[in-house]
Amino acid sequence: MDGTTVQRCFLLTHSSRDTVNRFDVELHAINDSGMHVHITVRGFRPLFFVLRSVSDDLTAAAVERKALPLKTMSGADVDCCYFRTLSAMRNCAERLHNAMQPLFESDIHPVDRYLMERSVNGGFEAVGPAVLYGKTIRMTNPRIRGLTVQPVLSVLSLDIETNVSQGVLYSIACAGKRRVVFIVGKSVFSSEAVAEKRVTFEIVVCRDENELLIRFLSHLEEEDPDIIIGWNVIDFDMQFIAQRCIALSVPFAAGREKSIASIFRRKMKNRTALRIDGRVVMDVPTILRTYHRPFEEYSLNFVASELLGKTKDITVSGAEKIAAIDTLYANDPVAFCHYNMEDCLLTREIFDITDTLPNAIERSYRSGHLLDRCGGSIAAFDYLYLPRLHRAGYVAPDAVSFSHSDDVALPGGYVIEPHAGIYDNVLVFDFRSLYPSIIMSFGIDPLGYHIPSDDRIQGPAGPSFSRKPAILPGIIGELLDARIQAKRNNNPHLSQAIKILMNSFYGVLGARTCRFFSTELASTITRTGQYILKTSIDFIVESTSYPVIYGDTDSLFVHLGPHCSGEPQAIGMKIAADVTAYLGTILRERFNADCALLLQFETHFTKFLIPAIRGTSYGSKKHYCGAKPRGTGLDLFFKGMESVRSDWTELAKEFQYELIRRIFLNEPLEEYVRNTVTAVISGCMDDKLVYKKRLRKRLEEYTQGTPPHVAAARMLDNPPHLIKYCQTIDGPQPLEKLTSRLDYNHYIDSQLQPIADSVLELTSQSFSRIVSGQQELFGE
DNA sequence: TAGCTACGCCAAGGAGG
DNA sequence: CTCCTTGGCGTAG
Repeated sequence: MDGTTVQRCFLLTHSSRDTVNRFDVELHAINDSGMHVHITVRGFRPLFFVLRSVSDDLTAAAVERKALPLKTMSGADVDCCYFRTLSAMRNCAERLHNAMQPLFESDIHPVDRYLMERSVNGGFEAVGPAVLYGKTIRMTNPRIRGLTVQPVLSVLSLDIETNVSQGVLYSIACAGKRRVVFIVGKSVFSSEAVAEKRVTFEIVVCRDENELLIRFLSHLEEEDPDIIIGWNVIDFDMQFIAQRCIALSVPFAAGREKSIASIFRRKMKNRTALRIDGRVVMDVPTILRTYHRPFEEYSLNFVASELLGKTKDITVSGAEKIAAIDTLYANDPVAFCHYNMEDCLLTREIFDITDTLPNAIERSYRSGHLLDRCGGSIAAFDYLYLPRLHRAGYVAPDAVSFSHSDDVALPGGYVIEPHAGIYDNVLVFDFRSLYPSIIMSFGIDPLGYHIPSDDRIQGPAGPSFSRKPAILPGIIGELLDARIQAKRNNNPHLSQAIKILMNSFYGVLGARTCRFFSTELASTITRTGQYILKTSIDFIVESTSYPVIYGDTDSLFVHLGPHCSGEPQAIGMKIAADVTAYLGTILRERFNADCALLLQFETHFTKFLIPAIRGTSYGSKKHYCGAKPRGTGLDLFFKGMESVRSDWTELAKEFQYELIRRIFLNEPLEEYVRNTVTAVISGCMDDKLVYKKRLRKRLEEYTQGTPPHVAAARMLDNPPHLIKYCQTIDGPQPLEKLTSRLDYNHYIDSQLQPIADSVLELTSQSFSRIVSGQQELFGE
């Protein structure tokens, strides 16, 4: 290959080594013909400091270069931000430190910054001399530019089964181009048994664990996946494999070019971090938790049944599951292999059906993170903001979280005090990306806040912001445009990625660990939001005479009443347009600001209900139910109420749904309530009486009292993250060790009665009156 | 490999009757 | 025994 070869690449992983005198970076990427590209860059660390802010050209960075004149955001001159030698940098760091000045980019990893600048606009292009090593191109002295390209990535799904008590691997299942189960210590695979089970994968029987690991690793090398996925694949599968590799002195060579995977415990959270050169490891439940709609449980079984309507062969959990696996391994190894492969395939199906990979690629393009990075809002903000700040000639401060005490309260969104009741014809409105559009409209910006200037926007919340240079409003403007474009191009993944990114900006400015944290900036955004919402309410009430019955942060609920004149849809469209226009005028006249706010007409509920706070007649904030007609019945949409809470029993949820459905349709309630009580007492609802609640701390950290789910968890040897328990006459008991009789009175008093009363309150009925006369049923 | 606040409910446990 | 505060969880936005 000659020096003009152009590779279009998508970044997979990078690794870097810092030593005293040298700084090496390796980029692992996939080009658009699916070929693995390995780019090695070696140099002195200061070179990278020069490179980042000034040049797009890696090799050119080594040549003559002039420093940008830089100031800190508060205006102080900074005299040495570029360094030719390491000692010069150290000197400078020390002087800045002593002078209490922030150090230029001191806590941003140079590689991250470099990669960010290249990946914001998608992928990158590597140009330079290249040598082919087998399937790998190694580029030396590459030049790299940003580029938009989306190559095909190969995915391998991985799952292991272990004997937990002995801490050994039973088997490793891999589903990629080939489907293989490596199983140890079993040689009873008669061809009849295999044929009978209609095996659609290969079974490799290994003599011992040692052989199993080696054959698995060589399979991995042969398969050469770009991405490895699994269910808890890092915390469980990879960590376990790593342990066995250490125990048996097998190098854990899972990376490209046989590089050794490194695995370590993360400091703060009790989680495992993993790096495999040239590959990305994506844990499917972690990604679903972070970026998709939430699930009540993150067990493979639960999510598979929700998304795919499928369940695994073994559906029990905890000790029973382990016992079932052990039995299967001992008695029916072919079925055991089936079971293991099924985990791989279900995981892969979930990965595909949720569009996890396209989502991750779009996210990565926009946030500057690698494909497998979840969260990281502060880092993503840095990636977007810092380069622009430097180009403007300014230097950001370090994060100094210790100087911000936790007790300084930041205001949040405004929530209207609602009246409990049942309403006809309610229109729902919300502001499109309220906080981002506030930032844009009022020029809210860390730099614009700090630097002095005469041309400023003074918003309703107090602080003023220089119109230029202002960076954040510009970033949001670009993202809003990109999102509109993405929608036009039918790219929901990109649109979603941009939305998440934009919405994280407010949170970042309010995060004490962020270098741009500022109570003034964060509270300006929320207080302006409150102003916008209240101004809009006043306008609607005055200009339409329809009451605004509820609203939360960026939403408004307008009550038309049973006999509204005109089409609700048309009224909704008009109100949305009128409010948007009105705000445009207000912002221009009062603040001399360009309005980016947009009120959208969201939906029309024919029926709407706001429940009362328990034991009162006040309306409950963040709790409501709206209904739309469907066929002869109604579709109900619950927010915040027990029906949508995972810690209420199925009994309570169904009960609430049915009660409200009947209220909306003017159907009688009494008999249904009485029948439900009777059914509970008769025992035929027992399978709907299970509570589910998560342990959010380690079991021993519950020192202040013992909540029921903790009491239940303490009865188990190895309690799962999600505790399922029932209330019995002997107190809470976990599902796994349910021995006592269920306490039906508890369920009637704590699950049925409160739900019934918060609704019946609205119709002047009460649970106890309806079920009185049934007292004898309540036991002695 | 560190986004935010507002809100409601249950059960436990302490204060006081 | 009742009344009240707090811890814990899940939720809306």
